[in-house]
Amino acid sequence: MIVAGWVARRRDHGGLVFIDLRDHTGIVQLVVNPEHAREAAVTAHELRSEFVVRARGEIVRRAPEAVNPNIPTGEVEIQVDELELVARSAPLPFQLDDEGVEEPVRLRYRYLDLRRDRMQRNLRLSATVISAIRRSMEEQGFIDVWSPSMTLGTPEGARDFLVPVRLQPGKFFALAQSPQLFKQAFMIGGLDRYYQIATCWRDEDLRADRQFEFRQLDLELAFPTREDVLDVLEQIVVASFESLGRTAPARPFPRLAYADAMLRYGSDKPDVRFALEIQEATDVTRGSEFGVFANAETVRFVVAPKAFSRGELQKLEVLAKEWGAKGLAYLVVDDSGEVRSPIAKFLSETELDTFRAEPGSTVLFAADSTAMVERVLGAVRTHLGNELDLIDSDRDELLWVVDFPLFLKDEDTGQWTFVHHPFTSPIEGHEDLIEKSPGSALSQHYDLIWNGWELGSGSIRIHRQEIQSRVFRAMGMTDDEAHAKFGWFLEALQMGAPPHGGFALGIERFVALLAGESNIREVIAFPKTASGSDPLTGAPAPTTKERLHELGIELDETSVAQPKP
RNA sequence: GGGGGCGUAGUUCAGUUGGUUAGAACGCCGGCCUGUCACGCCGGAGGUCGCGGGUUCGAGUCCCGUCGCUCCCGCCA
Repeated sequence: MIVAGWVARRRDHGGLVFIDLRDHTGIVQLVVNPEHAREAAVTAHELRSEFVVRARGEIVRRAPEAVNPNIPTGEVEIQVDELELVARSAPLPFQLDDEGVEEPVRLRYRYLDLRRDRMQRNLRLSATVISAIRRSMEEQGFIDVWSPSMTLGTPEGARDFLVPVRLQPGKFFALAQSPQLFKQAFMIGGLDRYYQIATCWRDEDLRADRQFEFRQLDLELAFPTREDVLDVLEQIVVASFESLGRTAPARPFPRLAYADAMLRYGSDKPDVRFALEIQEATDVTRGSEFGVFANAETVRFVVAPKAFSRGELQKLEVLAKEWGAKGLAYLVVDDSGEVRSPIAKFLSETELDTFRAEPGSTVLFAADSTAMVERVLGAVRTHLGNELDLIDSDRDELLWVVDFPLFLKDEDTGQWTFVHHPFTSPIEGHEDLIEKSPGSALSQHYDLIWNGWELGSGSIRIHRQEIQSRVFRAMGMTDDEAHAKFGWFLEALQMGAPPHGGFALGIERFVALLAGESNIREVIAFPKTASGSDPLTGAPAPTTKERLHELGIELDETSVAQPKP
């Protein structure tokens, strides 16, 4: 028997030496006995943590009193005949069995961090899931087609990463934010059912669920109904769960209209593992004696199952204000049923009846524009879900949010702007609303939500150039502007574009949720930090004036950082 | 761009109202040890308290600035 791996631990008894040998499959104990193998014993004394060794020996059953029930291989050990020191290791900057090491240290030495169970588990899980996704896609008749990463920049949407090119000085490619237009071109090109696991780049601030570069399962199919697309995705989700030996959520996943989601959960990506639903009160509070209610466009409330103290209410108000509320009115119904509230004296019997709650609860109100009320109560609801421990973390709630509006008004410019992207088709019969009433046109867009995380989104696309042009116009774009930005695509739509639709699923988010991680960096081998750098390599780094000159980029002296030697 | 949290040995942390020579655990180095498995015992090294400035007789501790990490808002079609 020959085994090789890393020295996880060495217990040197002067004579006998025990070595815990580790690889990704686990740990096995080597026993080196100087009376049995003199040379091996000399080598064994030299070993330190994380040295790489190879050992030849015999697997022997341990004496009953020497069995270690804490490890799967605890009933056996390897009696070493020969021991080879394959590679030494400098003392590590952190101990691999220390769970509390902070992320900057882990990322600076990511290759060491990768040796640990957590990263091994996550990266292997990721590979299993991606393999299952590919299998499912292929079983469903999709073919893997590659589209370019270096492409034409899109002025809308996220900031592009720009790539200068030596052969075209002064001009730039943009790294693809998504293969969106190419996959639509694939449909026009007759590829019928396309997919790829595409790397996408967006130069936006990073978050726990966002990196500069990420992968999405990108797919598109021709002649689909909405249900066809959702069915493809549900099969992928089920296949992924099953690849991990987990029970898949029941199909079909529930569908929730956007308007319902915003009303009941104050979010278009609701976590429905807990109820705490938001309730409408605007009809009752119209003409209220309480001016804040009377003057608000919308009044809604949520009933928390706890009689909050003054201090707790103050904290909630701070939260509500962070989200833009002017205040947070409340009615506390204490355990004896008595009502404490600075606003109760303004409220009518009808109002009080509407807000009546069980003893031991608090009614929290938001009164403002509808959008603000949704936003604030959505945030309060999520906060309470966590704070009051209302979330059953064993549950997995996947759902579709559908019937999104096509346009929302930009609060700053007053201009209609698309909710997701401008290639989303209105639902049938809503085409004429594009001009007549943009705000009430619904789209054939759908989001897949898992426990409050947006896994991805898709839509039935616009396949008629005339509709596409009307959407651009509704967004305030002239035909000339539309042609300058999307001319090639508008042209393509005029040459026999089949109806088509598709989806993009964020791989890292999906894998993180499957792995039980709340940060996608935990499922990415070499992620960037929140400030957008890589602590391992030191990237990004300045370049030289000469390199920039070659690319046709001239910066003035002071703006060029000097590269570190 | 804005708000919150954090920054003290290699690592994880403690450090009182500002007061002696800044501590612990693990790790590391040396020694002893033949049934350990978080081995044990003895000894040792290791610190620009993120950085810069200020207040003070005296700053890890107070003030100002700055940098890094992190969570969130904006942003992410």
